[in-house]
Order: sequence, then structure tokens, then C-alpha cells
Amino acid sequence: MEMDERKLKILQAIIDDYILTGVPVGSRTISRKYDMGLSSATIRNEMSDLEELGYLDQPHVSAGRVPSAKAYRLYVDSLMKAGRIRDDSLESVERHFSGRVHQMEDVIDHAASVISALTKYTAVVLPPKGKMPRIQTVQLVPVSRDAALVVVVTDAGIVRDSTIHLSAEVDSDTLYAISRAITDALRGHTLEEACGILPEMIDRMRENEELLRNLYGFLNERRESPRRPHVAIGGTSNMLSYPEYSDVEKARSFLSLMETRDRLASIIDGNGEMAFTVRIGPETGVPEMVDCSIVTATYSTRNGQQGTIGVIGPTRMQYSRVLSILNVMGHQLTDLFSGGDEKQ
Amino acid sequence: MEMDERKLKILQAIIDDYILTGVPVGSRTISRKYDMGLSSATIRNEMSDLEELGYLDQPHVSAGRVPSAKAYRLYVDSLMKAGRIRDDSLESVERHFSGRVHQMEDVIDHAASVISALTKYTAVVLPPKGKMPRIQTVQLVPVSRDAALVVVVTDAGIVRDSTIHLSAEVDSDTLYAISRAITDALRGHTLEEACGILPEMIDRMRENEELLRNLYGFLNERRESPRRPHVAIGGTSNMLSYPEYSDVEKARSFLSLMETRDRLASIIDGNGEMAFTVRIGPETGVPEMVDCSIVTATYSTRNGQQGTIGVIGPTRMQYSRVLSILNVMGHQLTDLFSGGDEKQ
DNA sequence: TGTTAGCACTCAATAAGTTCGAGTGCTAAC
DNA sequence: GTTAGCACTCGAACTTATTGAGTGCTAACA
Repeated sequence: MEMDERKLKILQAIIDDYILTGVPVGSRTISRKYDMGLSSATIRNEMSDLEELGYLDQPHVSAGRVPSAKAYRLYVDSLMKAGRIRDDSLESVERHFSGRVHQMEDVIDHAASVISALTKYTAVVLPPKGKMPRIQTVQLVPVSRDAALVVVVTDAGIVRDSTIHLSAEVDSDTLYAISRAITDALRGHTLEEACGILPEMIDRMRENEELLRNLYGFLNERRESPRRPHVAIGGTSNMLSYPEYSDVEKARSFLSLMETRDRLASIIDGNGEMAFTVRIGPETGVPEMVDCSIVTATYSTRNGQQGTIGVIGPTRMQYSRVLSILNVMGHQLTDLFSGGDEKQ
Repeated sequence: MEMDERKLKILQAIIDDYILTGVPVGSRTISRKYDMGLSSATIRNEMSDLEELGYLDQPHVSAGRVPSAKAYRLYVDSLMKAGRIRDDSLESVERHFSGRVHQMEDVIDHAASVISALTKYTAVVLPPKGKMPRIQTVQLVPVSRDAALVVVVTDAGIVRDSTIHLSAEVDSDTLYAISRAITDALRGHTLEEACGILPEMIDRMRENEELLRNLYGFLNERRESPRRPHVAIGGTSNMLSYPEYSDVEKARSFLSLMETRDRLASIIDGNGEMAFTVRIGPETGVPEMVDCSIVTATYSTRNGQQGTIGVIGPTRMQYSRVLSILNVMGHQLTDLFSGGDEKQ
């Protein structure tokens, strides 16, 4: 049996309807709501074929049909009409970001909440990440009598900071001089390399041995266990609005997945080559998400780093709408992070 | 009618049982499980009295009794035996924090997840906050040809940073010189005062007018809209394990409250005078939380700032256990933030 | 040969009725 | 003051109907 034009049209109608209503759709609904010029009986025959082809599932014999993962796949790959989101939604995205936002974490938190508000699904935003960052400046800033803040600026624009202990009191000018020396020695190197270079410096600069040793300890620790990135999540409660999650146990396992950020990040992150990915149901590879879909898009910073934004929703999500929102948001973030005045 | 010793004992048994099981408790249960040396009929008479006194509610005539908010209040105020948490739990708290944790945000995130894991309720941790911070050091660090990172160290140890634009290229030494000048001028002043002082400086230091103007802009913005603090939340999904939240709509409204961090922070924060607070049901003042209780404790840093840790659970929560966990965790955090090597 | 009206059949969901049992209040006896 | 006993209540759980949306199949039609 072959797929033909008419079958496609009917399948599309079924998917559209199911996305809208969430209840299995019957032959009569299709023949009435979508004027096909065909009777329900004919639709039934075609539906039966579509089921045999694997595009439709039937929860039980006297219910309507439900699109299968295969159907959604076909839908996003070829059937879907490019969704236009309403202008005022778009506007709100722009307005949301027009105010100056400073810290990168604030930006992605904000992005997640905007996306979840617009889509009514759950949004996840991963911070930009990229190639091994190279040190640009190392600066020690006096904090108290016996502590200094160490600020490491990398070409990725990411600043890692922490205080280190000073054995003796060191005045501001000396700290600056040491900073310059360290910066000169480490500029352009990666963290790994820096950990190789520092010991030599410690040998040369005996008078500030302990300070350097502490600094070395700090860098080394950072190298081994880089701070795990901040994952922004928005709209987890949205999922409970869908009948798919009226089962409390299901909801609980979903929420608990949302709480383990590390795992969530690795799920969303994916390969990262593609501008957009759509993973449907089992394609997610996550047991807890067999009836979820994940749509992701990427954004980039001027340093060539890439971040990911993702939406998690029921398999019957409004793919076209979600894709277009992610598209807009991706550009928005790229602009923000490429603009002259981005922060961090 | 008066409250007497025996009534108290019965009430305590009822509360204990209800906290344990979550189902209305009947007279027979009490007379059997808690050997009072009284028959169920006698217990029934006493229960009837306790209901009249407002300590018990009856969901319907043929169900057992349920403790009222008033009963819980009495319970935490006088009946409760100080809970001893098992040693291995305690140990795990200590072990959890034995590894070096760096950023303050990581610490409170971690604390929230530990508390929620131990209590099986939802945990919220607010970062330390305190009196108006005073500027200690201002330092400009070169980031790129046309941008500098501004690091403001305050006595609260909080570092606010952001990049500002440089009109012309400024070398590292000049930036340092300017930083020193600014630091000298602003040290010991609050952000407000700094915004008053800077304009004068701009007049004096004409050659770096634009840089200073940008810096002023940054400080001014921060003064008007301080970065809202990071609120750590853990174990929201725990709540769904309790029959109290088997109603999806209830769960949704609870979760959605957990997502509005600002509101949540203000709920948890409270007055902040007391070391411990227990708010039961309606006492929370939050409509969505009529059948929740909130227990909070405080911790402090060596700068005299105070932070809050809170647990949100069903009214029938294990108050004594929660209080003792919060007690341990409060001390743990206080130690961590008062120790010599705390970060940020 | 494709389309469609018609009809028997299926089966989840809803409603309506039953039974069961945990729990109560009251009374009378101890 | 305590308790055994008993009638009573009422939600929960179980058991049937009843309904209706939906299907598959067949036979007639264009």
C-alpha cells in the first residue's frame, strides 16, 4: 500500500485536530470539520490504511485515532506549515529584552520564563559554551586584610571569581604588580597550560610564594571541576495543565527530572550541530519522556560560543508555533550576546 | 470545659498518628496503638471534647478526627518532643559540605537540595542579606580593546560585576590608576552616596570623562534595580508524593507559586527576627498554602548578614524532625560563611 | 472501481445502585 | 468515671446498567 495525496491530507487534518484538542479524533470529525468532500466511511477506510502504515494508533477499538510518533515525524519534516506567531507575542519578546539586562544568568533565566510564557510548555535554556577558553587577564583585587578576589577574564568573556587567602597583608599596588606579571605569563593560555606554567613562576617569585600557591590551587581546582553551568528552567508547572499529566505519578517523575539539572542539561544539549532539532517521544531517548517532545534551537555569542534553548512539551505540541518562537528567541539572544554592550 | 492532662495525651497521640499516616484517626486506633489503658468509648468522649475545644476537625461524621491548625500550634509550642535525627543523616549533611564549594549560589543550591532530600519536603534557601553594603574596592579590569570589567567589592563581600564600554583604548596601567582613584574616593560609601560623589569626580578628571560617565551609569542602574537575589529551591517534586497534592489543580497552583521566586522569597523571608518560625496553614497568609506549613530558620555570615532557610510541607509535617534538620543546617551554613575560607 | 449509506458491534465513560466497614453518639450497666 | 453495646452515618469500593462515539463490514450506487 502506498501513501497518496489524499491520505496525507487526512493525516494532516488528524494531527492538526489532535494537537488542538488532545482527544482521539474520529472519522466523522474529520469529514465534518475539515471539508474534504468525503464521507466518514471513506475517511474510515483511509484511516484504516494509515493505521496499517504505522501513522495512526488506536487506543482501543471504539475510540478515534491518535497520531503515532512516526506521524509527528512526517508532520514536522514535511507537512507542517510554517507557523506565524501573532505580532503582539513577537513584540513582547522584543520588549522583554529591550531593558538592559546585565548578568548572563539573568538573561537566560529571563529567556526561559519568556519562552515558557509564550509557548505554555516547559522551557530550558543552557548558557553558551564552546571551545576551551583562553586566559586574557588575571587580576587580584583586595577584599579584606587577608583575602583577595581573583578575577580571571577569558576570551569567552566568562569570569570566574573566588577569593584566595593572603598570608601576609599585601597592599593594592603590589597586588596589581603581581597581577600584571601573572597576566603577562598566562595570557593566551588555557587553564590546563596555566597550571603547567604557574609552578615555574612560583620558583621565580619566592617573595609571594604562598599567594601564588593559593592561586595555583584555585586554578587547578577549577580545571578539575569546572563550575557546572547554570541551567535556566521556566514553566514546569505548565505541564500539569495538560491532560497527559493528570496522572500524579507521571507528573512527579517529570518534575523530578526537571530538578536534576545536570541530567536535564545533557538531554537538552544533544549534538548541537543543527540549528533546530525536534525529537519526538521515544526519539528523546529518555524513558520518562516517552510522551514528550523536545524542540531545541541554538544561539551564539560573538566569541563563537553556542548556547541551546529548548522547549519540552507533550508529543502533540504545537510544533510550528514552538519552532517559530524558538527561532525568534534564538535570534534575540544571538543579537544580545553579539551586541557591543553584552555583559560577562 | 477545661483541657486536662489526659486530653493532652490523647491529642498528642492523634497528632502523632496523623502526621505518620495522613488519614483521619479514629478512637479505636488510639486505644489500641497507644496503650492508654482506656477503651475506645472513653477516647471517643474525650475526642468529642477536644473537637468542641477546637483542636480536632471531623471531615465527616463517620470518619476519624484530624488535628486542626490550633492543634498543630499547640503541638509545636509545647507538646512536641525534640526530634533526634538519625546520626547518618547528620553525617551526610556534614559530608555534603566537606568538599570545597565555591560560589555562594552553589552553596545555597546545594543546601536546598540536601534539606529537601533529608526532609522529603520542599526546601527554600535565601541568600544572606543585610544592611546597606559599603563599597570597599572598585577595580576596572581590561577585557577587550574597548571594554573593561568593573568589579565592585563591598563589605558584604558581594561582588557585582559588569562590563562597561571604553571609548578609546586605555592601557592596563591607566585603568589601574583610575581604579585606585575611584576606590579612594568611594571607599566606605554606600551605592547611593557613590552616585552623588561620582559626578564631582567626572568634573575633575576630564581626560577619562566617558569612562567615568559609563561607570556612573552602571552604578546608578544597580542602585535603582539591584540584581534580585538568587533563590534556591529543592524538592518541589516531593510535594506530589503526598496525598494532600493528589489533586492536580492544587499541585499546579503550588508549583506555579514556586516558580515566582520573588513572591516565594517574600513569603519565606518573613520578619527575620526569630531564629526559628513555624507558620501553620492559614498562618502563612498565603491562600495557596492553606494546607501547608512553613518552617524557617536563619543563618548568618561573618559580616553580620542573615540568610533564611525554609521548609514547606503539608500541615501534618514532621515538625520536630524538620526543626532539627534546619537547626543543623543553619549551623552548618553559619560555620561555612564564617570560616576563614568562604568565597565571594 | 471508488464512494457511501446503513447496520451490527465494541467498549470507555458515566451514572445509579449496593454493599461494606470504619467510625461516631448515645445509653445503660458496671 | 468507665465501658460494653447498639443503632446510625456515610465515604469508599464494587457492581451493574446506560449511553454514545467510533469502528468494520457489506451491499448498493455512480
